[in-house]
Formats: sequence, C-alpha cells, structure tokens
Amino acid sequence: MSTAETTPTHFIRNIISEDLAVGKNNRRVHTRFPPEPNGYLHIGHAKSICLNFGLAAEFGGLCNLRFDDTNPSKEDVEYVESIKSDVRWLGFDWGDREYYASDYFEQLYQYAVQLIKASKAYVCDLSADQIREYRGTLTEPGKDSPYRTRSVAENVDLFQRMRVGEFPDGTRTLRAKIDMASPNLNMRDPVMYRILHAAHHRTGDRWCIYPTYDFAHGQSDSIEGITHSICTLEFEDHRPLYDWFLEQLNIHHPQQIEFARLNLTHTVLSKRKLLQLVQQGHVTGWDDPRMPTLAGFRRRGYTPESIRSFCERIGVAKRNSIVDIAMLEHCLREDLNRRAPRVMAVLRPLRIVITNYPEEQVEELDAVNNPEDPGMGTRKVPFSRVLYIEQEDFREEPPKGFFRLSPGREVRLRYAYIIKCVDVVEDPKTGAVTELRCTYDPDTKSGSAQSNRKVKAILHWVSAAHAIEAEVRLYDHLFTAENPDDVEEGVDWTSNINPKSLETLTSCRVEPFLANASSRSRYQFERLGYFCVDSVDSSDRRLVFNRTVTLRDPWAKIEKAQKKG
RNA sequence: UGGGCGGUCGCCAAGCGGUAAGGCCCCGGACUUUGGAUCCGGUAUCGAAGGUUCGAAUCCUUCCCGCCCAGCCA
Repeated sequence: MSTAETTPTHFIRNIISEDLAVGKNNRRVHTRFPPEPNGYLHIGHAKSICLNFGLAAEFGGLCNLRFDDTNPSKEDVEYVESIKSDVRWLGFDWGDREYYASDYFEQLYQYAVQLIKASKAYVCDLSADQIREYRGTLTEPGKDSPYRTRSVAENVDLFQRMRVGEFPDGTRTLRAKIDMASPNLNMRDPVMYRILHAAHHRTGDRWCIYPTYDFAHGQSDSIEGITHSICTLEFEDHRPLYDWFLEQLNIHHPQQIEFARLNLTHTVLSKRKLLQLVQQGHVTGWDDPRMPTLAGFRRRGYTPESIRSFCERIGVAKRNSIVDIAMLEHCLREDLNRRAPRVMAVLRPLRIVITNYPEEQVEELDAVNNPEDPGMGTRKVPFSRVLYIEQEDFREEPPKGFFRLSPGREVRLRYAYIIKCVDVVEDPKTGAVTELRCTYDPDTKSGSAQSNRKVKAILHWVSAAHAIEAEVRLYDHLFTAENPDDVEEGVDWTSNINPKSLETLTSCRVEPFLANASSRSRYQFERLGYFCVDSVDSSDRRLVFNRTVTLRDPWAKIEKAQKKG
C-alpha cells in the first residue's frame, strides 16, 4: 500500500504546498472561518469549516473564528452562540482567536480616512436609487457621481460628521474612487460606508455608520495576518476590489482563493430559504431533524465524524456541482455501523403467540451488541410466549422474493428460535391481521448444538411483557425533488416539500435494554436503521427516538421495482 | 451583445503532453443468525470542431453550454 492514496488532494491544498515550498508568508499558514451571525450554520458551512480548520491543522498553522458582523440589522447574538457551539461540535477549536469584524471598526474607520486623504475615497450624496442609475449596466459604463470631485478637506469633514450622527440613514455614503467605466461593476466606485442608525449586537450605539462587507472583509483578514483567504466563487469578482484596497492602504495582503460552495440533492442551502422554512413553520425550528443545519443534523443523530468524512470526500474544486445526498448518508452509515450498539425495536407491532411455549417461562438470551466490534460485549434479551414482530415482516400472501413470515412458513427470531406460523387471527370486521399463532422448535435455540438449521429469514422481535413503549419519528428527505429550486415559473420552491418527510409512530416497542438510554445516544435498531434519543422531547417517562437514517434495504428496492412492473 | 469563472462516468472528483485514479449510486456474484456489514467483478476517451505533435483530457484556434456580477446584503 502506498501512502499517497489516503488523502485526496485538491487545488487549494496544492497552492498552499507550493507557497510553503517557496517560502511564502514566512512559511506560515493562517486561515479563518468568517461567518456572518445572521443564521444557523448548515452543511455548506461545514465544508468551509473543514477546509479552513483542516488546512491550518494539516500545515501546522492556525485558523481563526471571525464573525463578519458588519450589518447590525440582520445579526444577533443568538446566532453567534449557535455558530460557536456548532463549530465546536464539528470538532474544531479556534483557541482564543475569536474575533469580530466589529472589533476593527475603529481601525477600519481610520483606513477610510486614510483613503479619503489620499483622494481615493469620497463622500457621496446620491440616494440609493441614484447610485444605481449612475452605475450603468453590464454593457454600458457608469458615470461619475457629481460629488466625486469634493475636496479632501470637505470629505474628511463630512465623513466625520457622518460618524457623529449628523445625517439620517441613507442620505450619504463613503465611496471608493476607482473607475465608473470598469467592466467589473464592483470597481465602479463601490460603497465603503453607509449610515445606519441601528444598535449593533456588540458595539451597541457606538456607531451609526457601518462598513460594507467589501470594505471590511479584506482588511479584517489583513489585520489578522491571514495568509490564505478561502471563500466561495461569487467573490471572485470582488477580488480585484479587495486587492485595490489592500494596495492603496499598503497593508498585509492575504491571498484569496475561491472554491465552489456545496449543494446537496433534496435540500436547499440558502440562508434565506432556511429562514423561510423556519418562519413559515414548514419545520419546527433551526434544529428540526430535517433541516440541513448542523443543529438539525446533530439532533437527527448524525456524528460530527461522518460530516467531516463527507466534507473530505466530496473534494474541493471550482465547478458548480450538486452532491448526491446518498454520499452523505453513506458516510453516516459507515461511521454508525462501526460504533452504534445494536438493539431490537419493533416499530409497527404485530402480536404473535408461541402456542407451544410455556405460559410463565422467560428466557434471557444472549445478544451481541455490535458484530463490528466484539469489544462492545453482549447483553441479555428476554424471550417469552407473547412477542411482537414487525407488521411488514408478515405477509399472508408472500410476493416473489419475500423471505419473511407467512402462513406455514418458518423463520428465525434473532438470537432465539425458529418459529413457524400456524394460524392467522384476523379482525372479523376489517379483515386486518391482528395476531399470529406460531410454534417454536425448542431444538433451534441460538448457540445450541443444533441451531444451525438454515431458514430464509431472520426477524427482530421484542417480548410483549418486557418491551418498553416508545415514540419513533421517521424522517425522510425534506424535499421530494432532487433540486427543489428547479420549479416551473410561477411555482414556489416550497411546493417541493416532501409531505411525508416526517411520520410519527407512537406505539413502538423497544427492548428493555433501552430503558436508560441517554439523550442523544445512538443505536442501530436491527434490520431497520440508526436511531437516536431525541434531545428535546425524550424523557424518562416518554422515550422518543429519531430515525437518523435507514439501513440499506435491498428488499425495499426489489419491491418498489415489482410495483412499477 | 461587458466582465469573471467553469464544462472528465448517473453524482462528486483526480489528471498539468505519454496513451482516463478513487469515492457514491447502479448491476452481477460470494459470504452472512441484521435481505445490514464485508468481499470479489462490471460500467467513460474527457462540451464540439479544427490544428500543433511520433503521441493531447492535457498546448493553440474557433464555437457551444452552464454559473456569478447592475444591494447603502454577505
């Protein structure tokens, strides 16, 4: 085995390697993850977090957590708290390097004054609408603002008066003096400061002018000594502007590198849309287990390891792409398969009576906790005369390829005996199967000398008298469409919401081992999937499980194909 | 029709002039007291057309398609 195949490389890693090789930045690697605290982190952010923190760790560098909090009207401490806990949960540590663009407001202001004094910036009295008109279009150049030629002295005075609050919102801006004819619209005298009499979640009322992202971001990176400013594709057009600011200011110049943001099938990842899902009540909140937020995935039962593994595998490139959510689910199952203890739970109980099993007898059978990890030991599972099995494991008229129980057929109960269905009890009114009468073969007890008799199927089960009742929430993709945004005109993307994204089952039965299951603990319910104890609604009195993901299910696939014909 | 960036298997993605990695999905088969896991095997000539070259996904030319930019959002 070569050592080269383990870590797939990508262009950003290559750039950093080369920079290091030629001794750039004093062989220093310093990145940052710069979220705006205006929403919860989602799986797309995880890609960026893994990239930035991962690269820094890999090259012995550092990664800062910096909040780009330049727009007080949209930001909130609730979001900074959630972001911090999500990054921590994902497994990354920014040490004491928790920064805020708002920490740099004074410095940024001084930078602005510096540019004004160099005749590189001016106070403009044009309204927002006028600025738009003066900007020109994609194909026509813009025209200079009439205020572009103000004297340095007047600009300094006006900007100072903007700061102390002499002017109402929107009446003036500070603009960079670049080139109104530039083919790159970002260079057509972009706004650097706007007047906004709004309280900031950190600086309170100290400021009534706020730097735009474009004026704050590059300089913030510079101030922090960032070597590689990794961001998404849409900022490629802004790079010349950031370069311009940094050059005019003659300060440390980080290298900006852009990559394609993550898109996932069957989900939306725009903050605006996620906010809408929450506000319109399509989900119960930012941490609804169907949300692609880190809070949602956490509550759903995803492990941080699986998300990191996913981010590693999808790669980093500049091509717009939509990753199949099956990839994420694969990473999840791979991780959970290794670590989740196995347990038996019956979601839709069908009562069966073993007619030849002694009335009062109870056997404690040995069950393996995790066949992938013998170190996890075994446990006892009670077996008795009346049991529950899964409704879907019985068919009165078994279709082709159905190996499970049906009249006259034999099947093994996992860790127990081979049983045979001898009678079907139906509700006289509805015809629904209400109970099965079965017999067991005492010679086939698991682990016994003659237990090797082969049967086509093995079923999970619980003992009726010993089982614990639980609620189980079956989650599925939030959207039926692969790409929820792909709608005919006039149709809203929310029409793609999956009406069956949540099915709640209230009379499930789980084995007694689960009585003390702790919040968030994860299990594999054998033959069904991975489940976790819900962190919000589960309690000692009422166990609530979330289905994290199903097991791969070939039979379901076969059946689906058969139905299609 | 201005500028920026992309187009390699159904989905991601390596490749940087020497004759198409890998993962996911899918399809076979082996094994299995989870129809799970595991294990084997299978599936592309690189957006198109020209050109350069002994040789091109990789270089050149032209064309086609997709994404982003006209917030005092980030």
